[in-house]
Amino acid sequence: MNDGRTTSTHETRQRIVRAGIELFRRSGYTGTGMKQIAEAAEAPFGSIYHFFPGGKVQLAEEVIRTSGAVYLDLVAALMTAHEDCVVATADAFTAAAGTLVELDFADPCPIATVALEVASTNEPLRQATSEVFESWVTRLAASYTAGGIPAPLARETATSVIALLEGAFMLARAARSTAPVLAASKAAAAIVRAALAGE
Amino acid sequence: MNDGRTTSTHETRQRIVRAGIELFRRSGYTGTGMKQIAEAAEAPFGSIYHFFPGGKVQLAEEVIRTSGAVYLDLVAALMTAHEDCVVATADAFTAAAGTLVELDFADPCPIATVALEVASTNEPLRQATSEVFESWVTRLAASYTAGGIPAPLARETATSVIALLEGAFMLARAARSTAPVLAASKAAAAIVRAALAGE
DNA sequence: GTCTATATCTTGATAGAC
DNA sequence: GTCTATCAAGATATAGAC
Repeated sequence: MNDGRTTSTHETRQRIVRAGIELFRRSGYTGTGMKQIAEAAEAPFGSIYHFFPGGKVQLAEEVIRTSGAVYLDLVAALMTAHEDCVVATADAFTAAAGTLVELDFADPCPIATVALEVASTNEPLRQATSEVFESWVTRLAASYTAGGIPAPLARETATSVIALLEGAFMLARAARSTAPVLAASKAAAAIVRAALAGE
Repeated sequence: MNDGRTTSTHETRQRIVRAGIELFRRSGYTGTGMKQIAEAAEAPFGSIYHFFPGGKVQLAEEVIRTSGAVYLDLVAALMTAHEDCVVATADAFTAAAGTLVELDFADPCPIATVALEVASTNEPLRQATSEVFESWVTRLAASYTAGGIPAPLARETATSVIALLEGAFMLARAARSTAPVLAASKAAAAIVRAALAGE
């Protein structure tokens, strides 16, 4: 892959995190084993504990924050695609429907399953998921403020839109159908439009 | 507890299902053990396999369908509380915020965590969760139709409202705050209002 | 740092006494 | 039908050779 000098440690670590992202999203936190992650990462089992001495919790926390940051960029990119934030919001949902099919209804949100699993059972991970959601809401709210929605209302609107997206993913995955996400697209537009009209 | 004649099998079985409902909602499917369920139900371990020869999957399926039916009645009750379905919808969300606090942010939706866990990993359970969501949407859509929203749009609206509720629960549990559900209350009203206005 | 072998615990499930 | 003991397989985590 490269000249052989710079390989090593860094790349192995990265493969482990990437494998964690994929497996946690598909099978959740308790449903994914450390051996399974090592195998998917093509890394020796011991390497996981070399890079993550804190074990499964430490690995999961990094997975949550890493994939959260990736999604943050995605939110930013989608919202700057159109001037009109009603259109941008609706388009983001229809694009998500496409992603859902591409992934064969594996979770398009990398932290949703884990977030529900740990909410009442693992305090440090609960906090990590909370901060990730918070970062998404803050970023989306900034787009809505720029689009003309007053600040406090923009935050409420962003919260509702993120919630709607997560819930639509849940129904869509259960039904193996994009219909809920497409219905949510229109609903999201209605939410933002109402906020623009001053509630 | 009673005269000693009518105790036995039926009640033990019921305690097992009830314990399953509570534990699956809190810790999810893979995060809950059969021994844990037996202990919580104050039932001997072997009784679980006596009543549920299909093991964990069979028990989980019954838990999903049972709690789904309970929630179906709840949806029906909430929507008949007010004539105006915009108000009824918004009130249902604010009531949910109260439930969330009462449960100390344990999942108010008994099947959400399980639904995400099994969506890509367990086909019979995925189908069970799908049918439960479907029943909720159908019931809620009927209320919206009665409230004056034309049938096909009523179904889309109901789907979006249920999705919004599930997503709001997710954010609220992660943040340990009712704010997302309260924000969603206003958003849900906006969705229904838009549908009433003919989209 | 890489990798293997293993310790320890818990899981879902079963057998069989009562 | 109730209950206990136990199985085999899985989990997380560690020890130690290389």
